[in-house]
Amino acid sequence: MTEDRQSKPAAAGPLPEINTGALPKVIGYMLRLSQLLVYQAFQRAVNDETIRPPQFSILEIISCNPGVRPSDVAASIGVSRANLVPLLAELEKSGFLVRGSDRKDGRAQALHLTPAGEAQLTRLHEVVARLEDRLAEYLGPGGRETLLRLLHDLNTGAAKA
Amino acid sequence: MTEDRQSKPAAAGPLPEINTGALPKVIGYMLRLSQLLVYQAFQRAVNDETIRPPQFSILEIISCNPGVRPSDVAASIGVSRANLVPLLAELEKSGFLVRGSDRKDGRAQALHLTPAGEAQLTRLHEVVARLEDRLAEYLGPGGRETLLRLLHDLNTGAAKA
DNA sequence: TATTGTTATACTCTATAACTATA
DNA sequence: TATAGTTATAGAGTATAACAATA
Repeated sequence: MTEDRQSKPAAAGPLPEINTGALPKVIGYMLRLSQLLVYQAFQRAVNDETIRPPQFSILEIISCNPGVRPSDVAASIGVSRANLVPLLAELEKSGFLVRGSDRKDGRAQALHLTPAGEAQLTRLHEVVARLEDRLAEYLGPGGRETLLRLLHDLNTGAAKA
Repeated sequence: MTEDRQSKPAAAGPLPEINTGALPKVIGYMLRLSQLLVYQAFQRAVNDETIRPPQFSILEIISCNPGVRPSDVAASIGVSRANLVPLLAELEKSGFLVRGSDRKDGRAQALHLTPAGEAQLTRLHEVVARLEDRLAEYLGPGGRETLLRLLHDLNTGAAKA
């Protein structure tokens, strides 16, 4: 048995000996490193392989918009309608949501969370709140609010372009 | 021919009619939307399918660290050694880099950019600079610097945890 | 004609284990 | 025994085209 526990999960982050040149000044590069680390932290905190960030987002959006259509959920989280299908199917199979039918539009579905889905979402809110508080410690006083505002401005600006 | 140019490329961004609940206050959610938009903007600006953000990062790191080893490149951009292999092979095939051998370590390779690689990198620097300037407009005065500092603090903090 | 949910497909990305050759 | 580069593979994510039902 050679084991060889190599090929680490891409822990990311410039090594001290390596000169990353202009990359630390490139917004896209820094966004990628940050997202990688935050996603990994989310997975460790949630401790459930089947609940990844998109699943959390989907549950939140359905909870806040009872009867919402899959199309609008997809647009809200930046996933195509086609790729949302297996995600919804998995959440339905887990018993977290049900698909009703839209009275006004025979083509559309009306999504609702089950009590189990709401309970899962409540748990996720607690886990995420603790994680975000820990991240906020790294950002200094007011850092979290500033970061969220800047990302919001970036999103609304870039979306129009 | 039905065409049906649907399934938009996941343009992302909460629709005005949809309530995204607590998501706009979740750092990971906002990071994902931002990264999605910035990556798409990068692709449009570069206008070359074969040059994606990781390719740009790899060229930059080799240029700033002549003779660097693939292992260190992989760690710097948050990609596993195994997954770096096809990326390097593609860049080598495009004539942008060469793989020499490390004098001090027979196992390692020493990566160097070719003149064509340096030229491509110079072009990419110009494209990225224009893109970043446009993004900076959305962020307000000092916004870019603040965003980069916050992302840096987030990365260094989360990397230790 | 256009849209909603869906299927199918392809390609990228990511993760993991294991091999070889060097150390 | 440990590391560097590689191979292979499986899974997730993403992009695109097309279809049936409905509007």
